[in-house]
Amino acid sequence: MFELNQLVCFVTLAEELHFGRAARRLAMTQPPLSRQIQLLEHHLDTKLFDRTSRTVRLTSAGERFLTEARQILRLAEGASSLAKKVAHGKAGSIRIGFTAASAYDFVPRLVTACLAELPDVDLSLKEMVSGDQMEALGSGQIDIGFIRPLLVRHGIDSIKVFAEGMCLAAPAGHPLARKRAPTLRDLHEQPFVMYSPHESRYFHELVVAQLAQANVQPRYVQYLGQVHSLLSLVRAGLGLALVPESATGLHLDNVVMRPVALRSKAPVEVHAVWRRDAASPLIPQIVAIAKKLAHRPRRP
Amino acid sequence: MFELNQLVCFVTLAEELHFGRAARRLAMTQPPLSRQIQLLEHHLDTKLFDRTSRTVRLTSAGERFLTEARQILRLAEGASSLAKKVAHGKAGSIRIGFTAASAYDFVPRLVTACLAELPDVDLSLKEMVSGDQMEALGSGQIDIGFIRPLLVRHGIDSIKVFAEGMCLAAPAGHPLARKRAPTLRDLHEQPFVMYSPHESRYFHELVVAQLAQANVQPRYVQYLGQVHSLLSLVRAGLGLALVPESATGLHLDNVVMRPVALRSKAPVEVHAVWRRDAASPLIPQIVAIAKKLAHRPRRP
DNA sequence: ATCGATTGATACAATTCCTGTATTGATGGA
DNA sequence: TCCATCAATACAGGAATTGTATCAATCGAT
Repeated sequence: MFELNQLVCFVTLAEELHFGRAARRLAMTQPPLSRQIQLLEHHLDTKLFDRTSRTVRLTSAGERFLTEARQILRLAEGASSLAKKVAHGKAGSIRIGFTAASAYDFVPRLVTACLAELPDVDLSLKEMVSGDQMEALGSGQIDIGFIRPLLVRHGIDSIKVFAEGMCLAAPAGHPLARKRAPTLRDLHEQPFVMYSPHESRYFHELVVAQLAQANVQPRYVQYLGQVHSLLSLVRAGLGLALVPESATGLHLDNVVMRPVALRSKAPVEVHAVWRRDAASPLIPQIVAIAKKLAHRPRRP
Repeated sequence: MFELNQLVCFVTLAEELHFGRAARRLAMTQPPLSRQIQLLEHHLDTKLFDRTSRTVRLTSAGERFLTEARQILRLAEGASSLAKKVAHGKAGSIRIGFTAASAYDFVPRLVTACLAELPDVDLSLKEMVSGDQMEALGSGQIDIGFIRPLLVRHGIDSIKVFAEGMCLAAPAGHPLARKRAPTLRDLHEQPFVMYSPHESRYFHELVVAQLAQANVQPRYVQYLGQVHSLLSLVRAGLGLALVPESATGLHLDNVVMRPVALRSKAPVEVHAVWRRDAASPLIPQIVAIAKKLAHRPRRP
């Protein structure tokens, strides 16, 4: 097989059609250039130049080989810089898992930020519940997950990347829908749509804890797993609900959402999780982008 | 710049993920392979493998670089064999000039044969009169010409590639149109459409010579430069004409063409012409194909 | 826990290959 | 006919590559 260096010599000579000048451009002397061209021709078993002691001219084989040689060199340079980019986390591909609840606001912003900061990176997104994300991390189906901070396993690193408060969701006609700053107390003995302790354990435990600390006891009318399911029932007038602030992005007709003061400012957290032994330099990059989002205002 | 040999080492190691086995496949020992990989990584300024003293694994940069490396090597091999093909006249491009008269039968067969025998060759065809073809050869506008054997210049090689007889062309109602085997004598004192001595000197001189040898004197009613122009006048009943056999491919209504015995069997010749100093190995190939056509039956 | 086998990295000498200087041979122009 | 120019060749010095021998680290079996 010939060598790339010989292709560089060949292309330069094809451009100059003069051994002396080509050699000067290549920062070498003329005899080694002659020799490299001879070697290349020998490797190919094909004359690339017709040369007299007076002129140098491409043969038809040389002419055709020139376009190929240029393409190979272009590709080689591209491959070189691509590898560097990947190594420094500026390119490559990454598979991201996320929970349904984080899809309302956090994930769209994450994708937007990634497209801006890592334009050469291919993102593939997959909605999964937190438990499945842990499984998928272990089996290598996803590279990074965004989950509720529940299950921690050994070999998995995690960090809080986002936190938000909650809103009280009420049907449009409800008296609380007119109140500027509702509190948890307003929920006392009111009909209340609640998170399922199985399907949505994180929110269930979170809301239970908040209500207990406020010493508030609503009337639970239904248990559901998904935020948008709760809101549907609220809209139907079955009761009130507590949903994460980002759910305001859903814009359901006849449902009003008002921020509600809680014991802690932003108890609803999203954590990034990834395998400690994962090699991809993209993971810290994505995590860093995600953390920055927590400090920025959300879209209006 | 890294070298192709290093890419070969890299791809092999990426496939084996084992320095010893990869080295054996590369017909070398393990230490130089280690060194080549290190050199490649150093050139790229990027780790391509994660290696413990027990295992070898591609990094994400290495994974991405692998696909690029494979493509480069594929391209390099392709370029190598392509150059050889071009050198041996199995690929490339060639521009061919031809005369209007040879277009009736010879050129279509030539193109067909070229497509069959040199499928990788791009043909471009250009109709030109013989004199212009000589000019175009000199200026490099065409690589090979098919002309009537007239003007010979120094530095131009030529060879007869095709020869044919002539037909007597008569309007459908003419008495000669019913005759199986007309002769030149039948033309004596008949109205006759003739080739222009300027625009079609070759046919003019050829026909003049044939008629003179047969001691036949027709009545010249018109002089024209092109075969199809002559046939139009024949169809209009203005007179008879002598046309090359291949003109039977024109199939004009109300014109009958019958082979006519001449002094020589096939006096209408087509010669291939090309520059003696032209480099393209395709020229002898095309000439050889053209010569073979002379010995084959024409299409029915 | 210990020993042996296996694996990749390193050290070093021998060789190969490449480079540069000097020269030759050929060609075109004065 | 002579001179200038250009590519090829000869040859010596040096850089790079190769292979042998060896080391350090790790895994598995006892």
